[in-house]
Parts: sequence; C-alpha cells; structure tokens
Amino acid sequence: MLALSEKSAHFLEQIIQKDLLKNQRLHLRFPPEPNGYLHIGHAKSICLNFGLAEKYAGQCNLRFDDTNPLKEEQAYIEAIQSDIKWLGYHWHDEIKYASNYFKQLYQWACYLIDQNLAYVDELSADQIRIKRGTLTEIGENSPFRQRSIADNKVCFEKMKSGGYAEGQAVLRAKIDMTHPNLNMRDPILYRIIYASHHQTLDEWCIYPSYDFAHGQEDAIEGITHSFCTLEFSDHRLLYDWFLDHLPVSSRPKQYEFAPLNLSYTLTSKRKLKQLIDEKYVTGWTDPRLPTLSGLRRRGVPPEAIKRFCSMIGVTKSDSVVDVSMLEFSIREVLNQEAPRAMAVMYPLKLTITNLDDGEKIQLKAPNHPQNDTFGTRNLCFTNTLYIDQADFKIEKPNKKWKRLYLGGEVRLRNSYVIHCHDMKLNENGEPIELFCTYDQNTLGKDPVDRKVKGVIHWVEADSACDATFYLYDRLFQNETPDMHANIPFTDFLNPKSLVIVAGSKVESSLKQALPGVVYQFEREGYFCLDETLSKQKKQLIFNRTIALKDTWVQ
RNA sequence: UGGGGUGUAGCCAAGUGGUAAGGCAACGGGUUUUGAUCCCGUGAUUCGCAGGUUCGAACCCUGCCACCCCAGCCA
Repeated sequence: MLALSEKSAHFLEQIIQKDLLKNQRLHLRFPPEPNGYLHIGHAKSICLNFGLAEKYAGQCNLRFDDTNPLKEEQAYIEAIQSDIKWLGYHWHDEIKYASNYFKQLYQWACYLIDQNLAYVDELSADQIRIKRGTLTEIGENSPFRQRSIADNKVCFEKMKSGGYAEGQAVLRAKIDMTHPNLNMRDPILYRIIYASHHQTLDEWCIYPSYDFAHGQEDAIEGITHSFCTLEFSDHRLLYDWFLDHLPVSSRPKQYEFAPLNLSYTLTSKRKLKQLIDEKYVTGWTDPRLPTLSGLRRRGVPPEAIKRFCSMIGVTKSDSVVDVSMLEFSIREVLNQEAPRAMAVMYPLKLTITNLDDGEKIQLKAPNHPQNDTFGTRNLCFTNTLYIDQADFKIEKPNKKWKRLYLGGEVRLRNSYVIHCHDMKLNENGEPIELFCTYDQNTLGKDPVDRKVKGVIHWVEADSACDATFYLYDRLFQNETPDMHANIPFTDFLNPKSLVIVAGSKVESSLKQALPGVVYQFEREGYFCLDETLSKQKKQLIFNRTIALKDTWVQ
C-alpha cells in the first residue's frame, strides 16, 4: 500500500500535474467500443483514466464509441458497465454515446463541405485504396475531389437519405493526397451502412468514422486529456486537424501510451472473440479468459487488478508484462482477504484406530492465521477422515519429505499429530486406507519428546461435502501466442487449461460457501464457488482462482 | 526505402548533467501447526552501438543499429 502511493508519477500523470498547476480542469474519458467484453488490457486504461480523475479530483466519462453498428451490441454495453462498476469506478454524469452526437457530427460534416474542406467521393473502396498511394509513394487526387460545394451538399444529402447503395459514396476530408502521413490523405469522414444501430435504430444510414468522431466527441464533452494507445499516434495530426477546422468550443489533447501485452495471454478483443466463436472456451466469462468477467468468475478480486495496473506503470515503450506479476498481485490480495478452509482434492481414507466409532471431538480452527478478526469455525474430529493421496507415501521418499508415510508422523492441520501404523492396499498395490493413532496430547501444542515437521490438511468423512474442482491453468503454452508470423495462436492452446477433479471433499462449513467469497483451501490454493455451474449441475463446484506459490523442489 | 514511435538486469520500471530507485521472477538463509504468508540477503563498473561536448553523460550533440505502428468505407 505504501509502495503504491510512493510510486513516482508516470509521464501522463506528470503532464496532468503540470496542467493542473496552470489552473486547468481535469476531465478524462474511457471510450470503449461495445463490440466485445472488456479485458485486462482495458483495465490498464480504466485504471489510468478513472484512477487519475479520482486522484486529482477530476471527472471521467464513460463513453461508448458506437460508430459502427455492424460490430456492436447492446449486450456488450451492459457487460462493460458492470465490469467498470465491479472495478469500483464511477463515471461522471450520464453514460455518453458517440451516437448522442450524430446530429452534431453531421452538421460539422456539412460545415466542412461549406468550407470546401470535404467532398463526396464516388470511387469504389478499391479505387480509393489504390489512389491513396503507399508508404513510400504519394497518393493521387480523386476525380470527384473538384466537385462544387453545391454539388457536394446535394450528394451528401443523397448519402444521408439513402440515395446511394452501401459503398457507392463516402464523404472525405480534403486535405493532402501527398502527405507523408497516410491518415492525412483525404480521410473518410462518413460511410454508408444500411444497418440498424443499437441506439439510434434506423435513424441514420451514414455513420461517422472513428477519426471524424473521436476528437469532436472529446471536445463536446469538454475532455481535457484524451488518452489512447500507441497505434493512434499517427492519428493525432488528424485529430488536431478536425479541431482546428471545426467550430468546437473546447480543445482536448490526445496523448498515447503503450497498450498492455501479457505473457501467455491474448489481449485483443478480436482474438478473444475468435476463441469464443470457435468454441475453444465457453464464452466471454470463461474463467480462463483475461476478460474482466472471466477474471471475476475465476475469483480474482478487483483490488488485485488495480494493484497490478499500478505495478506495471504507464510508458510508451512496447513491452510484454510477465503474467507472474498479475499472479503475484492476486495472491497478495487474496492472502489478506481469503478465509481459510480445508478441502481434500484426491481423498484417501484414514481411520483413527484409538478412537471409537461414534466418538466426536469438537475442534476450533482460526479462519485466518494472521488476522483474528476473521474469527474461528468448528471442526469435527472422528475416527474416519480423509487426507489427500499426495500427502502419503508408503516409504519416505527422501529426507526432505515432511508428509505422512507408513511408520511416520504428521500434524493434521488445526488438530492432532497422528502416527501411521498400518494400511490397506488395492490389487495394484496402491494404498486405499490408512490406519493411524492420534496423540491426544498434541492439540495446540507440540509433542515434548520429538519434532514433527509436517502439517497436512484433512476433512472429517461423515460431515464433509462432496465437491468438484475446476482447476484452471494458463490458456496458452507460449509466452507470446499471437506474435508468431506463421503460426496461428490456436496452435499454442494448452490442452490442460481446464482440469476437472470430481469426487473431492470439502469441510462441512463449505456447505454454505458464499458466492463471491474466495477461500483459501490450505496448502492447495484459492477457490471460489461457481454459482452458475453449481446450480446447473446441482453440486458444489469450485473454481480455482490460483494455486498457492509452490517453491518446494522435490 | 515515407511518416510516427521505442530501446535502462529474464520481465516491468524510476531516473530529465553529479556518479544506476523500486517491483516481479530466480537463488540463498531465518520464522512458521499452510513446503503459503512474513523477515533477511544475493544481482547492471553500466543504461542498443560508436563517436563528440563536459571536471563529470543513461541524461546534451552527431552518426549508426534494432524493434514496433501506419497503405479498413475497423476502432
């Protein structure tokens, strides 16, 4: 926490600090296009914009950049809102939509025509592309560039009223076909799309391009600093050109920062959508996805995401952030917040031979080892328990082995020290039942005459609940799955990204596991109830948020 | 090869002319009824490279190199 507030200001924050000194307002915006769910990369931008507005007592708008009805949906608008709320941010005023400004944008387009700065081009998309030139060759004027203002007004009106087919005409700015920046070679302002828009329905059949919309939207809303990712750097010139030539009432400035790349992860809406459409995952909320909805369902707390965003910084250099940083912040938050419980993933029956059938010992266990305010819970100890198969070996494999073996001793977490004196094997020679005695004199204290190093977790057989665990692992086996020129990212999918373990046991207190609460199943990891799946399959299903850090080298 | 950017440890990142912060990862050690947490310790004679300016350069100048983005009627 301390480190967080002491962190030095990144370059955008420094710009804000300077501008604030000059008595400027601070008004930011987060402008997603509603064409998919938000992911961890958007979280970086959300934390930047909402976080800075919060820190410097400014405002931050939520604005849906909905200029393309072909790709957008109302469902995405709703999902995006709940993801932002989940992160704990509040947008200023009403939600904004680019579509709120369609009329104003249209009037400004007419204004540009009147200024002889825009024209209707009836070249085909292909012809426009060819005449635009290339990176090294200048472009060439369209034959329609010399249309009269009056003609342009007629043609633009014709575009607006449905007099052209899709693709038959576009409105372009008249700038400079020889400009070294391709964006300045008469960019397209309006195109014809005969599609119903989720907000404006069938009111329009012409839609503004991103370039013609974004800066003006910022100006209309009185945005002071417009932060976007690096790939828009080349558009800044155009952004300024429109603001210079239009009678806008405020002058926002665009600044660019590097988008987030995360190792072993995809941060591209388009590619995430492909994974969903091609059924590699179950949907936008699949816990293996880096979508905010997926992370939430997985059990990742919003605070972890905020800490992560603070940890990675904001710069202009291309980078790939190691996913271990995200994992660290998840564990850091969960270690503090998660109540502890015990769960046995692969049960092995263990009979206490010096305890009679029906005898019950009530035990109390703290819900958090470092924080008493979490309180305690009751545990029942009888002669029939389960421990994990991984915690028992017939023979002690090496001197570092701290768990149970035949003839050895181990502490049962929150309970007694037991000694294993016998076992039953199946036909394959695998142990199927252990016989142990417990040492009555070891509850809450160490035995006086000997050292018992190991501690293992357990559940009481009779009171335990059956549960199924969904163990998630990274979706890709390659650090940069989408950065290989000739290999599709789907080639790197991890076949073990989801492992379902059924037939597990959780302690009785988890019968009432609360949705939304992440528990630490001691020695295993952090888990949370999957409400949807549990209801659907009528059993307790836990998602593993993340395993505990494991530094044990066998 | 036009234009716009970026190069500081395996990864992220401070540093803005006074002699290389911090975090993640890794590796040691200590504590521990979670092989977790916590604590302590270990890294750059050097900042893409080469010159130059200066008493002094990661920071200034010159030249070079590498990588990223741009030729949607996507955003």
